[in-house]
Amino acid sequence: MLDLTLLRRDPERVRRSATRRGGDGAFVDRVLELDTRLRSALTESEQLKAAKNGLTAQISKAPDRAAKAQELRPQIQSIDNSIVEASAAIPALEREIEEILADVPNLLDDSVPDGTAETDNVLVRDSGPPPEPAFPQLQHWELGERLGILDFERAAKLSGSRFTVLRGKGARLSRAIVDFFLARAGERGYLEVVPPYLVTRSTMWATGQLSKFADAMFRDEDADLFMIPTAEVPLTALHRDEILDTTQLPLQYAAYSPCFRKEAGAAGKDTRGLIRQHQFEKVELVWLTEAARSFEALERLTGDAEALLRELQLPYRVMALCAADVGFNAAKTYDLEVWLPGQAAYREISSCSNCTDFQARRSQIRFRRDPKAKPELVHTLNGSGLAVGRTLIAVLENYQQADGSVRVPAALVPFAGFETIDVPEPRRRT
RNA sequence: GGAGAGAUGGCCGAGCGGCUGAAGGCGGCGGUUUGCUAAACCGUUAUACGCCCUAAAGCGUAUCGAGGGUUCGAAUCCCUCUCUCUCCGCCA
Repeated sequence: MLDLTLLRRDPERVRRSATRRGGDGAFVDRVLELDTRLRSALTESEQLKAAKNGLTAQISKAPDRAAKAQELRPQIQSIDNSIVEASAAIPALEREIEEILADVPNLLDDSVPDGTAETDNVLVRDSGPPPEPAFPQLQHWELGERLGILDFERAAKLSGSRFTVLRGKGARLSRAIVDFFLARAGERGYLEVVPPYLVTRSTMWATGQLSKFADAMFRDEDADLFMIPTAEVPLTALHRDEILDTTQLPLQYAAYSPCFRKEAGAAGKDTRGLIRQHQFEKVELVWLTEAARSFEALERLTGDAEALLRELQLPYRVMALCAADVGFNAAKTYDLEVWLPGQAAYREISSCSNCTDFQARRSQIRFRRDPKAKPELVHTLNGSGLAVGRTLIAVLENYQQADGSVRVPAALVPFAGFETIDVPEPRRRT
């Protein structure tokens, strides 16, 4: 949620950010108008309440309270009526301002490049040109099915489209990837957390998932619980309604979790393979920092995710998302894209964002610079480190051998306990 | 699922319906004392919003889990909800 005070003081800045995102800045004037009306109603109502409190205090102090109460009752009643009148519009004004503001995306950072589509994202750096393949490269689903480690048909039988069953070394490699990610996160100062995978409506609201993205989430109606679309939600909301001590910052959390998404807007996209699933796994990294350090933290966070790709020796590039592509919560985002030889394309494998104070304001996560200082909102950051399924894909495609087998990257061998995934015997004879 | 208990400031813990934003303690901060530390002593220590406004100070309103009610007046009385804890049952 945007800061209403900022909108009041610098409406042009807010409008500029909204239009850069490809949206409409008209809400700014509407909010300003509502806010003016709200504040005048508030002032009037509060002045009347002050007058009433004055009379009530007279009763308290009077020697004969009953008599004084009797005497002042008519006056108080008349003020009561005025209060009701003066306050009548307040709840509706507050609600409307809140409703408008709740759907306004975060203020873009000035460093975010202009652009109207994904194709305007800017290359920041890469790991060099991807190697020239020495033999025809298979897509991960071809490899996975041939190796007997990815089973899409049975997954469809169980759950419909966009699910996958991992088998044997596929399942074990997936688990090894998770272990590898968590081990590295721990080494880089992240505290590992196992959060709830179902959260309340208010938690979803606090991290900006609601109300805009309600359609994207699975939920249980009876309990009014939502299945997390990312561990960003519980990790970021962990310190909701808290005032942290400055010595606690920055906080760095890492969590492995399954993620659930309806992918309603992605009909027809990535229907094959496990690129886009209703259920996928991810190790998520979250930072809580003070405002002045958050962009420095974004570089660190991105670097942490990037280091995983380097250690896995997967070709990748870092993209700065353009204004149109930066998500609702974020002020700035880097995407990490991994090279997939089977598709001959770079695909997103991590998204690292600085959400500045946008989520912290909704979540009321604050800190005190020193014991006497006023509480300030923290900045929240999140990034995948990394998406597990897509890492599995990248390993399969980049480490495929001419005979259809797959080597396990050296970094993963200690976690996996094996060095190759071989094509099963019966098929090798054909 | 059944039965009971509870929810007060950073924490613990009081609180006959009337200057109670809230005793007391702990912790924190400032100070005195001290060779240093500790102890002791003194003082101080919530948040949001609005008004004023360069700012500070000041003033006002609201807040004792949430929402509603009774009353001139509610942390205190009534209702609803949420959450936590204990016991029983069931169970990965």
